[in-house]
Amino acid sequence: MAVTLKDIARDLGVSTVTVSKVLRGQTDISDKTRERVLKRMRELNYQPNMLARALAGGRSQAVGLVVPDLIHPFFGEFARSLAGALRSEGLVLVLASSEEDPEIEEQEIKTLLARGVDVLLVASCRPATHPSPALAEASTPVLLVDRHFLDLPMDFVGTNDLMVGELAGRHLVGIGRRRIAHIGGRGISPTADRLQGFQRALAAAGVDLAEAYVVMRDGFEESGDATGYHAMQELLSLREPPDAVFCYNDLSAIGAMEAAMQAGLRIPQDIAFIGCGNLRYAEYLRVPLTSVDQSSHRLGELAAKRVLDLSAGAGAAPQTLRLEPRLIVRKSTVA
Amino acid sequence: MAVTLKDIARDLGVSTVTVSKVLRGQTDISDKTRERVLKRMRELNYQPNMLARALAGGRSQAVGLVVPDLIHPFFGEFARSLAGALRSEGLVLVLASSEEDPEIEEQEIKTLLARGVDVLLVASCRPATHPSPALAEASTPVLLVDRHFLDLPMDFVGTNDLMVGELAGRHLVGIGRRRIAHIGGRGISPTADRLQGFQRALAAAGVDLAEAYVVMRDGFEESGDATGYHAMQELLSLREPPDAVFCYNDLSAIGAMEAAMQAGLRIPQDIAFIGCGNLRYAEYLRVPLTSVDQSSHRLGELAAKRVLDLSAGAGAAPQTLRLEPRLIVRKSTVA
DNA sequence: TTGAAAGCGCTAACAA
DNA sequence: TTGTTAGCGCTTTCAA
Repeated sequence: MAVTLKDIARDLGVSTVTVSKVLRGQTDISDKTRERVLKRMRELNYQPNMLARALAGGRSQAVGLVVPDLIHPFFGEFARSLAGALRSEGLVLVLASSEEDPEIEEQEIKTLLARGVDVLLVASCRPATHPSPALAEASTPVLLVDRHFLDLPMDFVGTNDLMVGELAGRHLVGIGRRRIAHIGGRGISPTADRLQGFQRALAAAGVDLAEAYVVMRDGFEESGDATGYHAMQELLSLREPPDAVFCYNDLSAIGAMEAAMQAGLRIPQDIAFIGCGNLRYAEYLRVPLTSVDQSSHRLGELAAKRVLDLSAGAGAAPQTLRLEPRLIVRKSTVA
Repeated sequence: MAVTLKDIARDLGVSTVTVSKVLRGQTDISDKTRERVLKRMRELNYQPNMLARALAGGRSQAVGLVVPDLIHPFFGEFARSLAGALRSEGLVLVLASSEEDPEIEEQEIKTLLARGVDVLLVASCRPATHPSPALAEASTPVLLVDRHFLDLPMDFVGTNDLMVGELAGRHLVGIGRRRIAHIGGRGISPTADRLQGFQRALAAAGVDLAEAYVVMRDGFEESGDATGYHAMQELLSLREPPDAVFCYNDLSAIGAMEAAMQAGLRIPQDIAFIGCGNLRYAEYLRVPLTSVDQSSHRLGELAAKRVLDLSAGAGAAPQTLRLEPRLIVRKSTVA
């Protein structure tokens, strides 16, 4: 059996309360007693049982995060950054993945709540119009990440997706393209926001985003390369194929570029590509990919700050925090 | 406040024990009582408090996993597969990352133990010669992943790293290379095993692995591309540069290839490269990369099986499980 | 500055 | 088949 508070108290002839107070750094303990307790703790290599502490104290010092896909570099980097920031505040991050499955997501949310996390962060894979029921009812503070729900005011930290679209649109117009297409998604909020920003940028430049040039698909995370590949084939079969494509993310851009190259097109001379996410490998690709960077690292730090507030009950009104994306230009748009 | 067992018991005029038994599916309860309890649970949307359950029952139904780097695709895929297999057994996976820092690793291990995981899996970033103290002392069952410690018999699940090296060596010899080099690591067990297997394969073919052709470095996960890049520059500065290189992992192979291409060499005509890990993006690289695949997915399933045994106390003697790697040939070795 | 009492929500062991 | 008692290891509250 592990060493408990009681063991220490008994050894020293003090009460468990005294030991507990030392453990938590309370100040109403004499230096002499404190030293004796600390010494014994060291001797026995005492490790407090966090389950018991959480149950008795009502706070677990744990924060939960549910992401749609652990492999996805964006969430991996976000989680890393968040975990680091929380660790320095004495909080642990408990990670879970929904595998892009709303049922699993619901289950993971319930699990984390049942395990008493103080704050729950969720990047939901559900459509923006159909929030998770468990989340909506939760009494634990919730912070949405990357994707928000329509008509449901909740705390949110994410990228300014309108600007993602605008940066992409402006860049493609700026390099002289006019037959501009978009391979995008549906359901989650960033897809609509990015498209809207994209359209806005094109409109401002007097460029039309033809309906046939907008291809909507699903499955951009797990098998985004295949998704992009097939969507691109569709665009290539048009009478007048596009000379530039903004893809929802980098993975789909990779697939789309493959399709274009197979069709004998030169990138960027014949057709330019821009993605989003700024994958670690973007510069090592056959054609290095221009991408919109979401600064997932800073996003993690931002989320950590908000978590601290929420965990301290300083929630107040739901707050929306958005970070500005950055354009990273590579050879897929500029030779 | 959340609904508790007690609320249900009071509402129904039964004892909490009865409700608890229904909750856990015990059979010594009348169908009538069971139905009443279940009905009320549904009505109140009761969610058991897992903290309390774990504290009282001595089992948390949670399994911990500490990896050196979440971004690393190998660990991401392993975690995904493991989590899926555990979920179907009613266990949750709690993830933590050490960021390749032994101090953080030690802290995360202690945290997970303190939170009462039933089994702890660790892919340690410590040298094979210096096991984590917290791990060595743990009373919780531990399963090492991917990296093991010398002279410390513990349960282990990983790749057959000797064979990783052998596959790489045989392939390079097989395509006619003779000036063969290795960019490898030190410290963790797979580095030594892969090198040993590599040497064995070369020796079997009568090819010598010259000392100057073995470059040892650190930092293969986080910034492996830079590591590989610089190591390759060193190899290129030799009087007689190699005509083939086996890199410890894919990321370092990417960096090494960059250095070779910058030096004006053609891949694979002038110099061939082989990595390990079979990155998702390996085929989309400037030169698609030949790699040894570790089948992280099956490794996760294998680990899950062993976790179930350990968690049931069916540990018996420490067991070592190794999965056979597979060679995936691409253009970096065969045009 | 210390500690007694009560309890967090649940389960184990046994008794009725 | 059901319930009683006694905790799990810790914190909270309040009295001494």
